[in-house]
Amino acid sequence: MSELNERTERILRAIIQSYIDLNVPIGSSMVTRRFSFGLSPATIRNIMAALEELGYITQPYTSAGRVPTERGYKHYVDTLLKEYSLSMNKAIVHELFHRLRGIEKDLQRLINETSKTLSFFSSYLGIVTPPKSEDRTLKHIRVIKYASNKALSILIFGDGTVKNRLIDLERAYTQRDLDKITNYLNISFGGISLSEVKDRVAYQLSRESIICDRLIAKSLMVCKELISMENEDMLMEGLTGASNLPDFADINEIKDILKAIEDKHLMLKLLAQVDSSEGVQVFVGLENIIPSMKKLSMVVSTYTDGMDARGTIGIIGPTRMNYKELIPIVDRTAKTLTKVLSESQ
Amino acid sequence: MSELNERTERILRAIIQSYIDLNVPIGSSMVTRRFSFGLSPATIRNIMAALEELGYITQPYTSAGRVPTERGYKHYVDTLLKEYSLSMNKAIVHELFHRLRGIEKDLQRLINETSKTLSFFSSYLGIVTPPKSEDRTLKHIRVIKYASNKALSILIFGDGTVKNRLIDLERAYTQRDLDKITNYLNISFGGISLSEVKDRVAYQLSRESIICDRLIAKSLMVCKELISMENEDMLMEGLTGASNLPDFADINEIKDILKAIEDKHLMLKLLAQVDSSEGVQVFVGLENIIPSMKKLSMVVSTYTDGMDARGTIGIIGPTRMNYKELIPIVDRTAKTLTKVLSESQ
DNA sequence: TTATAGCACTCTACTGCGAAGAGTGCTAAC
DNA sequence: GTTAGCACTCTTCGCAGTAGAGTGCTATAA
Repeated sequence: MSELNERTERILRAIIQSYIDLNVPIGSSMVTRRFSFGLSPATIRNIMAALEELGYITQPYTSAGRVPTERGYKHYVDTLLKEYSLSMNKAIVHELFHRLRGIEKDLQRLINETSKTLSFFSSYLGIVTPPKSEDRTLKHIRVIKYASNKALSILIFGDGTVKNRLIDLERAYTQRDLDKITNYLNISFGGISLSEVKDRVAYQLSRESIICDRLIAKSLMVCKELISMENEDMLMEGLTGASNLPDFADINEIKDILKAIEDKHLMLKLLAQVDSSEGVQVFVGLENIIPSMKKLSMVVSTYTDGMDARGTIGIIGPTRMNYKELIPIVDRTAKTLTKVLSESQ
Repeated sequence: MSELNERTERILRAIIQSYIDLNVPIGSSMVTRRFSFGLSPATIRNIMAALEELGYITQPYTSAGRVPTERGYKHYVDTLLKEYSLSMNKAIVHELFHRLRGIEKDLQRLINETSKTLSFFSSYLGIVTPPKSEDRTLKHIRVIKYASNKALSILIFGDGTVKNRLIDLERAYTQRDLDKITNYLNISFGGISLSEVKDRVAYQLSRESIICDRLIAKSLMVCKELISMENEDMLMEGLTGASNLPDFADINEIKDILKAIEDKHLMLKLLAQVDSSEGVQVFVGLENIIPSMKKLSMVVSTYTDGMDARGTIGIIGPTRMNYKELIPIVDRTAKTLTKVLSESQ
């Protein structure tokens, strides 16, 4: 595919990697010093001029070194993703597993810990969404009398998660009434996937005969609400290790990341773009998706809960982040998470 | 109490308020320009020299303006807290109520929203702990069969919160068995405060006759675990609005705050120091409590859930934060939260 | 006694300038 | 095709000089 030959390719990578390492415009002699291509600075200069022509790198000002453009980063990341053998530090692999093992029973905590872990290893923003609710099954429903005219509805899902909500009742029901409702709901919706539950609830609500029984109608409404709010609910983030952020030269980088935290809604929009079929994906330059996120990139992957439900994990950091190190980390974290969740089934 | 006369006092306040506003060492003529004390710079200078002698202000270098010391801040905050009439912007009061009203049914969300709100108004770190678990009552316990040898235990509290946990059973029990257990647990612990539940669980576990029934023993163990983990669980933070942080001159301020987020454990230690009997309290210079938190201060208050349980809310920010504005905000937020929670009872 | 004006002094912040250095593009030679 | 040499560009750094804000001290006025 490439318009670049093997050698030019290698030099482009050398420039980008150097820039990521040093965060300083890279000149021709810098390249010859750090890498041994067996070429003189003059030759590198010619090649750099060509790369600039093609839009992979650019000069901040005349007679300064070169800095990667967004296009350059994209190309660099693509070649990284093509190498299957992304090597990883054994210690990190071990640490990763150690952090996530043992809390598989508490999905909320597991998600929390995963996001912290991603953040810890990257020093950037770690994000994790829970397995997509549509794919999960509803195992059991309970409605428990709470006060004279209040009841607590509890939804238990196939993966062990529990959702609950207090509901107001227009009159006092006995626990026996509630048990009847519980029974009805379990027969109607027990053991089927949430997406189907949604359909059935909608259908039931449209049937007149049911509407007559106001408690059942109410329960259906609550079910609907609980299921739909599910999605928004559990997105977690962390900025652990931010204190040892690699000399964050640009305060605005930090500001941008902090801004990202503020609006979960936008984050979800971003993550909705992730294609679950592939492995690790990288989005360079998020401003195409969210204008305020200039100079930020995202490395994401997906995991499964051992059944069908898929969730997303990732890192958001400056465009100039260390992809070579972070891509394997995201990849490995997703795989570890899948493994931990599968074993708990 | 004061070793300062009325006039000196007013000038000290003028200096500190100016420093907070401008973040620049304050000189004598600066004071005369911003305030009209009817005094010449020379007089102010004499007073400043006296204040420096007493340790309330200091000079970064010879012939620079003065900067408040930690002692100065403490004194300033004390005088602020003594004024009962801390005026507040009506719009903020309204916005505050608007943000918290309507979600009183979901304590987790309410806590989350409160911390976001504090963060939004202050641009610093907002912290909220849930009502102290010891003070809450255990309303109801359920044990539901989940899989052949797994059960889901659900604890419902007086304030509508719900805690749950999957437990492994060493053999398969029928739902009827589980109902028996549920019944036993409800009779033993229903409607009493958590601190008492703790005692009774401990006592029951020590009795041999109970140990014989292994499921009951197991349930007791789970109860114990669920109750004790309660505390650690729900501390929330936010750094919303951090993007419009008042020209955070010192990157380390931000770093310190971020570091604070990292270790929830330390935060809890900090909050444990808060005396619930008073209104708003201010801790200037947190490094006495947590060494890493240099140059940070905390403004806290407590709220109640309308019954007996107390929780803590507050802001952590740089020592040089705008106390005059933030103390009323924390105060008001605590009161609003109490009000919202009380009405939902 | 207390407040103020004047004055000499101190220290920082800013500015301009020159030298050093890193990097470039171009050209000619290998 | 590659490289050495060279003139040129632009930034960075250090240094000196200056402006300005602020101080403490002293003498004086109220």
